[in-house]
Amino acid sequence: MDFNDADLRSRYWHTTSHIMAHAVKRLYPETRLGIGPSIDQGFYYDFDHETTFSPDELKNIEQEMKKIIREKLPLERFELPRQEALDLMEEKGEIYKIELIHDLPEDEVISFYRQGDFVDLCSGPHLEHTGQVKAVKLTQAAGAYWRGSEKNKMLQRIYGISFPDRQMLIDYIQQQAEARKRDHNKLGRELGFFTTTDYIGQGLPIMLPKGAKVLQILERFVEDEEEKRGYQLTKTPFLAKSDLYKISGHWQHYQDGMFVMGDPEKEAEEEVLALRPMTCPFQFQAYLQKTRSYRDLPIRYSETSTLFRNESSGEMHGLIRVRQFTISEGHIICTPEHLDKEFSDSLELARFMLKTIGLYEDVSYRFSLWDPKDTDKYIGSAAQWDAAQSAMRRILDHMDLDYTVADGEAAFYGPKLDIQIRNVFGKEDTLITVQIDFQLAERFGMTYTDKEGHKQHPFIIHRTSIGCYERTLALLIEKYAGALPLWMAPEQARVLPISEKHITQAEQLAEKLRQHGLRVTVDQRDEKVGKKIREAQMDKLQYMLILGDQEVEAGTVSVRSRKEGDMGVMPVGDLINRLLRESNERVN
RNA sequence: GCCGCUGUGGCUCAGGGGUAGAGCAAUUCACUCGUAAUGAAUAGGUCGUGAGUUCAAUUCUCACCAGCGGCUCCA
Repeated sequence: MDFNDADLRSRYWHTTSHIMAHAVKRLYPETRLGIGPSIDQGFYYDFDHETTFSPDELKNIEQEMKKIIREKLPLERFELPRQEALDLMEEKGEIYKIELIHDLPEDEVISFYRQGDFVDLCSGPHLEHTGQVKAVKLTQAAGAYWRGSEKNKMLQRIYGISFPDRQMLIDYIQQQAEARKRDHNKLGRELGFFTTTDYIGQGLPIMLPKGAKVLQILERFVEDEEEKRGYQLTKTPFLAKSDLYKISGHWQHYQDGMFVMGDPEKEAEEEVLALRPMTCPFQFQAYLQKTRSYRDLPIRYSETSTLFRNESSGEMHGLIRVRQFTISEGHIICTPEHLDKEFSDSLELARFMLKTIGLYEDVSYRFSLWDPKDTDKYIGSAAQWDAAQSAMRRILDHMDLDYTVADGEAAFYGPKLDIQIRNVFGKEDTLITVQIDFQLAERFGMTYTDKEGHKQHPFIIHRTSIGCYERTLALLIEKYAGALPLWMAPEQARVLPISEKHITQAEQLAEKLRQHGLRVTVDQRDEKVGKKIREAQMDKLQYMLILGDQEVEAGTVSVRSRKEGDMGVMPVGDLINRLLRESNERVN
């Protein structure tokens, strides 16, 4: 059995989910079945069950699954005409399956799989018999809405995973434990990058000096790079009157996600302000401050922009989902002729950033379209959406980019190309996004005069280059397990004097390195050098500089690198050159 | 917002209806030390917050707050 084969793996896990459902039905016959697919890593099944399954109950289910596996029950496929299929599910009381059958197209073949006395509506495919599943573990129970809609009932979901042999399961569990050690939310707090407090609140992290330093390094790098690429920096206000958001459509389509100050009911008498959830309308105001010619375009605005979004309580997570964050935001205002180049340049800039920080290999691309069935969520007409989407599709295909298409994931004003990344738990999030907008220029009355002297509405590209800094930092911490590459490390080297009598020289050495712009500290504590090394290692320091009698006398320094260990002594000048080269070349 | 788990000194954790312990960290002292933890002493907590039950609550119940895993939503 080749478990590297994705199809086989998914069949394997899908069959395991049937075994789990079978076990649940044996133990809790009243339970009704939802759906139970295989996923990236394992499988789940949703059950309509009175209470959440406790860890003990999961153990029992696991035991029952082992019995079913030992019974080596064959999985038999059979098909039924629609009415008979409905009758069968009716007889078993499977109301959710009935709903699924009703939603199948008229001409769809309706198939079932049977193992022993358990029958499930399913298109398959499956393994031949339950005995082929060897090592099983149910990993967690969680609530999940029926058909993914919060308007529906919440079912009880059980996640699990299975493998063809015991050792693979042990390895998997081990691997998960290792991954968890990289979790930015744990490591980032331990290493002193950020913290949160009850008094400030959820989703509002405090960036401690170390975290703040990394963000500053990234921000300066991005601002400088964007300036080289023709962007102009703006600094726009963090809040605005509701009037602004009414024009942009945020008031109608995004208000739930905004912090509003004042009472919208009394708007006639009182001022109502809101913190900005996006930068676009602000930079549009900058564009509007004078009349524009086609000769002025493209105009590329960028801003290291702090945004505020009122996320609901259960959605916050470490630095990945927060209520206040800072993004490398920018808007390119251009003519139709510029669109292709500006869009592909924006994407190229984002990919350059990913390469520089070392995440280039870890991302996937998602082309996010609107949902024409849910037009209330969006502004603009179907014709405008078709135009923007087909323009983006044309550019993407021209760039030979490997992407997936996601319906209903667009912004309310236009389609997006999202650069997706997975965190240490395998959960996918958007890191970077580049969007095409054919709508907001018109709403804001943004125009330029074309060659013929006619007023035209420009096209707008909404884009971020490195994404939101907090989220990017979170993924960097996970990628490098806290040991950030030298160029972005908050503390690049630490001088470790052997004893108290070397402290003065240690300070002099550190000062000399600082003169070259290196971020260096001295461990002045009255501790043995072994302990100082151990703690520097745990603090993820890239370089430890040990200074004792020998080095002081010879004018050298003993260098220990995190990666290579003891590197022996070297002249201070050599050390400086080495550190500067590694830092300036942004070696990852 | 929804389903569930968790909350004990700065950190990791033990305990448990009769007002609390360990290791690390911190402070002080001694040692002046050569590549992943020197030793000793001292100090530090109204057990997340607020109600309720009880003679008595950190322990039981409820609510709230915060952290975690999912769902929904999203950069």
